[in-house]
Amino acid sequence: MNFQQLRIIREAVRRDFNLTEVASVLATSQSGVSKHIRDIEDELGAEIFLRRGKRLLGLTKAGQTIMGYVETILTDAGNIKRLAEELRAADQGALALATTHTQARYALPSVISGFRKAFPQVRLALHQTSPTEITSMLLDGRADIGIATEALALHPDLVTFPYYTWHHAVVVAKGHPLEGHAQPLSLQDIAAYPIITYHAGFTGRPMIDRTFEAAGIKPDIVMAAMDADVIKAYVGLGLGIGLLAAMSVDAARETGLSLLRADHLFAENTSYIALRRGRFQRGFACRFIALCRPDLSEAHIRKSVQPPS
Amino acid sequence: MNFQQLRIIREAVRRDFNLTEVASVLATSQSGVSKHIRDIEDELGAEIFLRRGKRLLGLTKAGQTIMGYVETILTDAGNIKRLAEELRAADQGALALATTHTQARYALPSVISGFRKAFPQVRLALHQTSPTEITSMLLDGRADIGIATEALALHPDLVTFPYYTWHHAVVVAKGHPLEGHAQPLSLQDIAAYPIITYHAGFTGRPMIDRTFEAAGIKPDIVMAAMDADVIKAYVGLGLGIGLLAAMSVDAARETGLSLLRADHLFAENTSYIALRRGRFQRGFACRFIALCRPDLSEAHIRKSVQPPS
DNA sequence: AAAGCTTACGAGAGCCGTAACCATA
DNA sequence: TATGGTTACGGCTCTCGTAAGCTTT
Repeated sequence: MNFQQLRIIREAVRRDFNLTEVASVLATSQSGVSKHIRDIEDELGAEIFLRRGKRLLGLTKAGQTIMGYVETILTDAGNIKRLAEELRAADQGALALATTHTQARYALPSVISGFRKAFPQVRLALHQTSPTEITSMLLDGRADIGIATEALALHPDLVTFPYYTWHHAVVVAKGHPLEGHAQPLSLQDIAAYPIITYHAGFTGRPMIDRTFEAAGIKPDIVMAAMDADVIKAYVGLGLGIGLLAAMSVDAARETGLSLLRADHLFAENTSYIALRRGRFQRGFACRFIALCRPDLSEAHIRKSVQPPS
Repeated sequence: MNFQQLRIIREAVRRDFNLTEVASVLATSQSGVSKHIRDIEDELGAEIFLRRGKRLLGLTKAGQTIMGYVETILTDAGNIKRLAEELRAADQGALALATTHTQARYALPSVISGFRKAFPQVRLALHQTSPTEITSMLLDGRADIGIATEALALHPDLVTFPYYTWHHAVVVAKGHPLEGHAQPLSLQDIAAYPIITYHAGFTGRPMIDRTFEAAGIKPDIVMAAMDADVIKAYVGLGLGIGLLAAMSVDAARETGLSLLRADHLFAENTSYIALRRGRFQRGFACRFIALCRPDLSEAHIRKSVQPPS
């Protein structure tokens, strides 16, 4: 058994059992990949992969159990390398963030500029995607830190820290009837108009749906976008009223739009910072988190991430 | 980085940094060991070992941190091998027990004979040692299952299951004054005579000491043995009265000795079954435990041992 | 002087990649 | 027929072990 064999097994699962693809990702030959798989299966005396003829289709029962161990072995091997780098050059390296539009656009800019000033030598990559993809990037190591409102807190292999809380708000075009309407608004007031809000699974959308449903109201959602900028643009065009995260509307800068409070209608949302459990985090990664949550120390973060024992 | 390098690092720590010894344990050449260490230190760009001149003396700070990861990697590699063996031949393999005299002599015989009948093909090794050595054998993989009263429940890397509870009892030579004394005995009654009991750290001795101390009594312990047989022999010779685990005296079989109850004087003791956290246990190991504790299923044992994630 | 680590070097095993071949969709 | 996997084989690297040399106690 060697590390290359384990890398191949892991990658085979990730690449949906296409060994040609595995070979190219691991920068080696496809025949070598084949041979390594045969070798380790021989050594263990058990089949890891299900096959139909020559094609690999999935994992055997044995393979599934083995995979858990393979993952931790490779994670720990990575931890050793990262730890060594940390000792060699604490202020150099790469940090991959995975986050949603809302965070990237409204919450993180100040944090990121502070971080760049503190660690100019760290190559910072910001990946903007969906919450589920953020989860997947954290799990397979493509991202170090994930930041989002949805999905992250649920997975047992992710460790999460609350980042900040926020509320939804209503945005209408200047001159819209709701602007003059008695405040605070009710759910009925809002549901009287076509609504533009987030896509399913983004930025508190699940909570919006639950709120309307609990009130027995069926809102007319005419458009679902992945980010606030798109929502605002169409609100400006008069397509409907916007329902979005309050922090994404800067009253001073928006022209032609009015912000109406809705704190009392929709429950508070919490955005989370997430890390992969069992993964050693570089010092600057901890510092990044501390820029978001100044009360979290490097030691505390490392300890939260560590499995027991 | 490869597995041999990691094995060498781990073994270097265990063998007190004597590379010659490491080489012989790992059945390789000493020069190879040296080179592997240099190689991995070069690869990581950090020293793992403290040196004075050419001699290795200990781990650097970096080395200490790395060691944790090295241990889990090698444990998981072992888990994969054990799991594969399980699939290949569920009823064959080796099971190493580490236990104290008390357990080996009085609690386990029936369990072990039952196990041998159920798994005649499993090579069963029974190591009789001290509780601290049992802990160490579990931690470094020389033993699969540990059984003892002391020490095991404390270590965070061990998972323990209560096995059974028992009390201490007093044993005196036939015709000894205590035999005719009013029962039940008091601590003072006992402390009036020279006492023979277990060595420090064995079979409830810590609890005995605490009990006397709490009562403000200083017992006259004239002899401390590691097992009940020795204690009984010297009680028979009239050296003093014995204070030992009740189950180690079979009234029917002992000649020349009387057993006097002491349940009311000393707190109940619990003997534990211990496993290494994170180590995959063979099916027959789980069955062995089930012979001790029929309510523990294979699935339950495996789950208890598994770190989260 | 003995024990312990490093360096040098030759033999061999294991890994990799090309190419031809076979199987599946 | 295109995609994907296996087998065969030569080259090469990496690992191992012997032996000699150097350090430390």
